[in-house]
Amino acid sequence: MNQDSVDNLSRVRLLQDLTSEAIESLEKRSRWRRYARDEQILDRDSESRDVFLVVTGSVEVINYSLSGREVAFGHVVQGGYFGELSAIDGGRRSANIVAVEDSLVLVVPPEVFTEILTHNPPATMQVLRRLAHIIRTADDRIMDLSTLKAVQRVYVELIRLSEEDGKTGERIVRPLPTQRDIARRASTSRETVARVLGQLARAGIVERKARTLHIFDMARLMEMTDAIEGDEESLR
Amino acid sequence: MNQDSVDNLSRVRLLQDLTSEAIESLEKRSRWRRYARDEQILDRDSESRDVFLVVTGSVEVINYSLSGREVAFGHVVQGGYFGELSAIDGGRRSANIVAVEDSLVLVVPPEVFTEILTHNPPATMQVLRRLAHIIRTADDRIMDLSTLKAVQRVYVELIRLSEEDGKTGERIVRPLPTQRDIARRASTSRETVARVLGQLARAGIVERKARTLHIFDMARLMEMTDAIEGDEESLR
DNA sequence: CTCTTCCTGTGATTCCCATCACATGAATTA
DNA sequence: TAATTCATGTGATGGGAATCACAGGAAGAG
Repeated sequence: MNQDSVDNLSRVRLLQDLTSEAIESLEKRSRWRRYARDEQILDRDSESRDVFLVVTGSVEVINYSLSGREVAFGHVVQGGYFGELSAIDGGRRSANIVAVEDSLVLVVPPEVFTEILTHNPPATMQVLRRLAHIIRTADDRIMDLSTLKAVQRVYVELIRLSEEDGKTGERIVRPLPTQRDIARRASTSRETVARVLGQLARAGIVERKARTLHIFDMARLMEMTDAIEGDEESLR
Repeated sequence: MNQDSVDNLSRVRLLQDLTSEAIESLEKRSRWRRYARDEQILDRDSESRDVFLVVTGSVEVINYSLSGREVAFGHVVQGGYFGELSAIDGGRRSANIVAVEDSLVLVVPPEVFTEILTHNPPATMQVLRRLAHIIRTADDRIMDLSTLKAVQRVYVELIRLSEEDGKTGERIVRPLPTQRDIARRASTSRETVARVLGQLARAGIVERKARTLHIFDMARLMEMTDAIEGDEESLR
């Protein structure tokens, strides 16, 4: 056991409120695993119930339909964790997990996870808040899927991905994911994403430079997510 | 304080593991409210953080888009509760709640709820399991919305609503909700639900008698949710 | 540096299904 | 029992976007 791993583990949100002794004990009863980029970490419907703490790297939560369509559910980055659902309710895995980059994770057996929950109220509140957040996000997405058109869902996704640039104060998306990635978050086709991006660029609302997308007219973009557009050409 | 209310409250899942003293103390610090059928109990985005225990009656969780489209998220019946998200994360209400029938609820202040959580591990596990279940359901729905056609989502909804008849062992939906209700659970139009129902009846897969729908060929119905149908007429 | 492989832009086509529009029919209320 | 109000069946139509199909670029791999 080395001090480094304890340090790294204490940065995992779940363990934030644990003493270093508790973390050490936890580590002893868990096992470390490395996953290479694109490696499948968990399969949907499989039986394990471990909780995975992402110490370095990041993973993607994704599901496939019978017809092969991909639906992305989210990312878990350094300091996060996944797999808690099965540990909590004993059910099967609800999604596939794939490493987005080389990742180091601590695989915590369900009993150890449950023990943390029962002995550590702050950690439990942490988990409750996380689940609450997941539910809110999922509900928003259900609303989007039920009430917005594909084009608007792409707008929403771009807005969601965007952030303030530290220096210029500009609104940007960096790095801009591939169209395929955006499509599977917005539940639409890659082609539609391409067309939307092109259209927004032609309308002067965004501009793409290398791997970053600059959003010039954020207000306009936000309007367009809820208003039914009049004619297409009004965008020019 | 009367024994009756304690009895009724102990039937609420959240309080199952509490002593009757704890329940009495909880009740003292909460307030009773009655809501009439169709009365709005909570508004989306409002600020309260109370948790509502449904002692009698039932409520519906529902949201509206700007364009007026309704999206149903679920029901909470006798013995259930709602409003926990805001109590947990301090955020605003994520949905509207409407009484489906005359209902009696106990309105529990957030501090009291939090206290239960910190002092009562079994109750906390109960909440965790509930949230986990909500997430799984929501994820399934996102998959359905992303990968199925409207018609198939209606099939899925019918399957979900169906249950084994105690006597005949037949698969039935009783009472069959209105087409409008089915439509807002399946995120489609009322007309589409009507057409699907008609089509299934003509194909001999279901039959509608008064307020109950009999599903004769459940296997067939389940197949149809994932297979892309060949030609329409093959149904006859 | 060259060769796959993956990403991106755009047209053409098809088809799903939301929407509009009524005609009944059932159910609630006056 | 009449009179609304709500639920149900079905046709017609239009528009949105999935799908198919390439062509040219970018970017990893060898």
